[in-house]
Amino acid sequence: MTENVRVRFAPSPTGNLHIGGARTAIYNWAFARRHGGAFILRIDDTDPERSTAENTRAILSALRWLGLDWDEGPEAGGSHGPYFQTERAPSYAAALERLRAAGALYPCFCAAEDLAAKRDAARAAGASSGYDRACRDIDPETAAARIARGDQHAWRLRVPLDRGDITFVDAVRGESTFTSEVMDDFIVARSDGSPTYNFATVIDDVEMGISHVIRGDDHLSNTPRQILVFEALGAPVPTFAHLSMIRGADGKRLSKRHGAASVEEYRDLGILPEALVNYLALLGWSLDDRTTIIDGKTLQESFSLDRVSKNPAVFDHEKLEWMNGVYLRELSPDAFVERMVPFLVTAGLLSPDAAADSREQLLELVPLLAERVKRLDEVPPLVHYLFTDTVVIDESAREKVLRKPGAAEALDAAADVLDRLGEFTPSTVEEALRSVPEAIGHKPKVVFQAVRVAISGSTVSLPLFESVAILGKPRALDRIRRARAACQG
RNA sequence: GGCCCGUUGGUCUAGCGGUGAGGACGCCGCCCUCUCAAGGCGGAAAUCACGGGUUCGAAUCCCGUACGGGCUACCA
Repeated sequence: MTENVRVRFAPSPTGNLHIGGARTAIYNWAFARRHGGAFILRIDDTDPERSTAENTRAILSALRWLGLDWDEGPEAGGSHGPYFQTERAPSYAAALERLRAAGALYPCFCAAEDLAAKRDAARAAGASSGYDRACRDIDPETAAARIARGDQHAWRLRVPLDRGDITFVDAVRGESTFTSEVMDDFIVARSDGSPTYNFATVIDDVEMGISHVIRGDDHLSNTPRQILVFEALGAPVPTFAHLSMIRGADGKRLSKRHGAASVEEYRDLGILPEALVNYLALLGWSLDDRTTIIDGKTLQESFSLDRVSKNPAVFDHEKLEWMNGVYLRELSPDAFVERMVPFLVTAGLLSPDAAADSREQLLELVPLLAERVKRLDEVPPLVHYLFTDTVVIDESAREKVLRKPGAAEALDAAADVLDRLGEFTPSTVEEALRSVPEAIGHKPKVVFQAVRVAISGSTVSLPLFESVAILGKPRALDRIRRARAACQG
């Protein structure tokens, strides 16, 4: 069963790549890799109202950013294309024709409004609201005549009356049964001739040789219908695996109102793709009883559907950020710089062309930054004071530190001692500043906090001695002297 | 309303008839310390949704209830 694994991720380009979609893609990808199979990307763009080329581009780039490579699909080619549903009309038409000729379909002349009215009535009466098969027994001649006359009609699947219950074994949820009573003759082709989702998907899955359909839980109830189409087509039914939804803290399915819900947003927040993949992989799947950090390679080697959890998972931003911090700290200094530069640029602290020249200085910052940020977008505010000429002293920092006894003496002494320094490095700065507390008779904390506020404008900053050294003597002294004016006494 | 799915600390999970119910995030405390972090150590936190069975024995198997979610379109 390891042979011929072919799975697909089939997003509708109606928006950016959603977190839930990303997880589905990751599972499909990992499953394909694990079994040496093919991971196929198909774009389900049959809804012309909402599908856009722009969204397709965004989805492809998000997938690539996550590091999910597809073997067949847009920009990858493949022998089972085309991979856009809008380009597959001939396939759908041929399948429709074949089924029609075989008598597996029948035209339905019911008006959409009438159907809706019947549905509402049935529901109000407490019954299931499936189609009543009003057109199923119209005799072929009459039907043909009405079609010839130009009557509007959709095509429905003639579900065999003796089909019985539909049972299938879901690879994550186990056996599942849908009683035949709830299976109505659903529409397979709209009155404009276009195929419906449940039909088009099956045609595609058949023609693309899909062996396992791994998708969101929201498709679970579509499954029996699709099985009926596979059967009508005389095609083997693939294995299904339904993934439970990802929810927000309120239990509702994750959406923009819960904050960031798309891959793109997390990228802009400074979440690393490897961290997002790791987090999502373990949100609903586990390797064992202890693994929390797992790399892509291990994921590809060990992913299995039988360890996918059946229960819906609540997306936990805090855990994702913690995990991102872990990955950030594992980055080499070079890689860290590379990843943070875009954030410095968008924050206006660095011009794109200056990035290369400042590489040395940026590398110096890495050890100071890596252990105190969880997201890359936290970098600019943390380093801001090192990139500007004038620093604005935070009001509460002024109150809490500069207006306290000892601050004035500390700044005077610090300026004095730093001014005498020849070599201006973290260690010489440290040595100099450490002599101040004793000299003026105040606690080290009083001195260091005063200098910190003077040079960074805040009570929280990167390590002090390094910061002073990076600023350089003139700028450091200038800031300390300016801050001195804000002290009392 | 109908159909379907789910239910282990606040959250993600391990567990698959006999465990002190394990790990992770978060939280609390201590240590380290120039702030903030990171790191180390320790702690609180789960009558395994509830009620019935089955069994010598149930978080694990069965039934029911409650709660939550999904689907219910000529959307995907």
